Order: sequence, then structure tokens, then C-alpha cells
Amino acid sequence: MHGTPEESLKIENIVASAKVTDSLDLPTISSRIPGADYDKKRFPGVVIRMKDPKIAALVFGSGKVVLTGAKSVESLSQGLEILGGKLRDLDIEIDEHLTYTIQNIVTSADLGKPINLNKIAIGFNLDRIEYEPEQFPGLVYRLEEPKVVVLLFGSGKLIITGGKKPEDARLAVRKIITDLSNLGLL
Amino acid sequence: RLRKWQRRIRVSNATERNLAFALSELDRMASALGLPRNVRETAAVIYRDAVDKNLIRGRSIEGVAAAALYAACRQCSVPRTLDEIAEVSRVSRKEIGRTYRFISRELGLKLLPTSPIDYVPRFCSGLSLKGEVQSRAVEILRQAGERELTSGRGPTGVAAAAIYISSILSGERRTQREVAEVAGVTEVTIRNRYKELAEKLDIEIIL
DNA sequence: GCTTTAAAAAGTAAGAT
DNA sequence: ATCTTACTTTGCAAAGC
Repeated sequence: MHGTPEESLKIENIVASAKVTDSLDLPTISSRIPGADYDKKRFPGVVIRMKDPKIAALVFGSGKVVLTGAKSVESLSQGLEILGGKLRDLDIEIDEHLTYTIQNIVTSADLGKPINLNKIAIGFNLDRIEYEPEQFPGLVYRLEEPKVVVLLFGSGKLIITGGKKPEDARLAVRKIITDLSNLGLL
Repeated sequence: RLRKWQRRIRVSNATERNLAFALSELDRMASALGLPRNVRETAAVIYRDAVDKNLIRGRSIEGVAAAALYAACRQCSVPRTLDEIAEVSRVSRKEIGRTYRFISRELGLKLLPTSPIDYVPRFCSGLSLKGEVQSRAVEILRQAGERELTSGRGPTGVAAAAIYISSILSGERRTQREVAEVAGVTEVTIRNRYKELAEKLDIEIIL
């Protein structure tokens, strides 16, 4: 609970997609993997939850997979390997070298002090800003570069989402600090 | 030639029919909410602007009408919450809010977030509280705004808490339950907000 | 647009104790 | 009155309705 805003950056969740093979038989997978959830009427993918690292995987008949919940790129890689291992244990042919594409990274940060959301909304003349406290306590700020969305709270805490690279969040925080400073609101 | 002419007439009829429907919808909702004429007219202007910019595409007339009314209420400083608009509409709160953001951005309405102060007159009259109580509540809210006690908090909850405090200070006490009822928030929210306001604005509440 | 997953922020809500 | 659980918002992919 201290240090600079950049030091406070913490990845909270990473969403990634991957293709592990050309096709998968979901009924077989759901019945043979303990804890796997599958209800085609509800959702077309099988949900498989891993505990270490704690990651949830959505497995589709096309052989494509979505991984969510990872808190680091390393654990994301581990999760994908563990998933591949589970499928191979079922005698399913899985690609030798698994690769993934990060689709979204959610990061939290802290400016270190409270901010006045009303003044920020006015200071930006509502450009790229959405602030509806009746609906949600956070102010939504859409950045163009990096292309991410930042949720700013009165406490000075931030949530940066929409980025594909870990450094996008760092760049976003720098820009937020620059913008707020120029407006004299930090 | 004749067909083209007839099509224009049909399109014109459809456009006018839709506009008539939208305006009757605005009137129906405005009546149900007891909104004054100027708000209905403002909503009608917003709706017509939305039509002129083809913002109706892919959206229901009812949804755009409800969003236009929501925007008009805010623009005229007599705000209604999305829930209140949704209650008299066939469209869900979520859809109205989504449409509101869309037309608000496309028409450049630039509406600042609703001020708790704008809810004071309506809530106070609903509680039969006189001008003095309203003035005191407004003053509390003015100070709360400067002290950053409204950032991220729901405008209705903050307004309700200020009125609750004001009613006590003015010797016309209303219970948390009564205030919560007219403001559409829970007693817990009033409790949380009024404790914060009383503490940070150094207001002594003697029950 | 929706469905499902994950996670944080802060406010509000609802049901239970 | 306080606790727990849960919903609001943001971003994203997957296959199909």
C-alpha cells in the first residue's frame, strides 16, 4: 500500500486464446475429465478449471481454447501446458508446441491519493469520458494510445483493461498521470 | 415514375407514423412520471434530432424515446433515475442506459453527471418538507461536493442523506425509512451516507 | 445482442442472522 | 445492525442462436 503508481501495477487477469488441435469430441472430454462442465444448451464449450495455477479453460469442438484467470504470462503458459496434458491423458492428439494469443489483460493500479471524478469529467469536457455515478462508481476513460480503457475511482485506484501487452497498462498509467497533472487534478 | 412517387409517399407515411408513435410514447411516459411540458418538448427535440441523424437504426422506437426522455429530464434539471424511466417503459433499464449513452454521444449532449441537488425539490415535496429544509439540504450538498464526498456515490443516496439530516436539524424529522422510500434507495444507504456527511462536515445530529 | 469464463475497483442491494 | 453474497462497469476470445 505505498510506492509510486507504476510500482503498484498488478496484473489481475489475462484472457488468451489458443488452438490445440483440429477438432475435439466434447462429450467425451466432459465425461472423462473430473469437474468439467458441459451443457451444450447453455454454452457450446466445455469448462475445465485448473487449481494451480488457478485458470479456467473453455474448450471448443473446433480445437480452439480460451484461457482466463491467469495472473501472469508465466502461469498462463503453465495453464495451457497443463490443459494440453489433461487432453493427452485422454489419448487425444494435441499439437506438440502450444502457442497462445493474449486477448486482454486486466491490471489494477493506485495513483496514491483520492481524485475528484466530477472535476475530471468536466476537465475533459466529457471527451472519451463516461461518468454515471448513478449506475457505476467508476469513471470510464478510453485511451487511444495505448488502446485501453481505464476505470478511475474516487479513491485513486485504477483498473486498466483491454490491453494486449503487460506494458500497455504502464503506458496508460503514465498518460493518466500526465493528463490529470495538466488539468491540475492530481 | 409512379411507383417511385408512391414509395416516397409510403416512406413518408411510415416516417410520420413512427414519429407520431414516438411522440405519443413520450407523452404517455411523461404523464406517468408527472413531468412538466418543457421536459416533454425537450425530449421530443432530442428524439427528432436522433431521427434526423439516423440513430434509430437497429434500435427500437420505444428504447430511443425512453432514452430521450431520460436525457431530457437531466437536461432540464428534473432528473429521473433509469429505474424510474424503465418502470413506465416496456424497455429494460439496461437497454435504456445503453441507448442513452449512444444518442448522448452521437448528438453531443455533453450532460454532466446528475447533481444530488437536482433531486432535493422532488424528494422534499414527496416528504412534505418546506423550503427551509430544502435550502438546508442544498447547502449540505454544496459543501459535500466541495469536500469530495460525492465522488462515485449515487446522487439519490447522497441527496436522501442530506435531506434526512436537514429534516432533523430543522425540527421536521423524517425517518430513514420515509426518506428511503421517496428516494428509492435502502435505509442502509441513507445510514452510510448520512454518517459520512455528518462526520466529515462536522454536523451534530441529536436524535 | 446473448450465452460462459476470470478479476479488480467501490457503491448499492437483498436476504440472513 | 451487521455479515455475506451478488450485481453494476470495463475488455476479450470461443460457437451458435
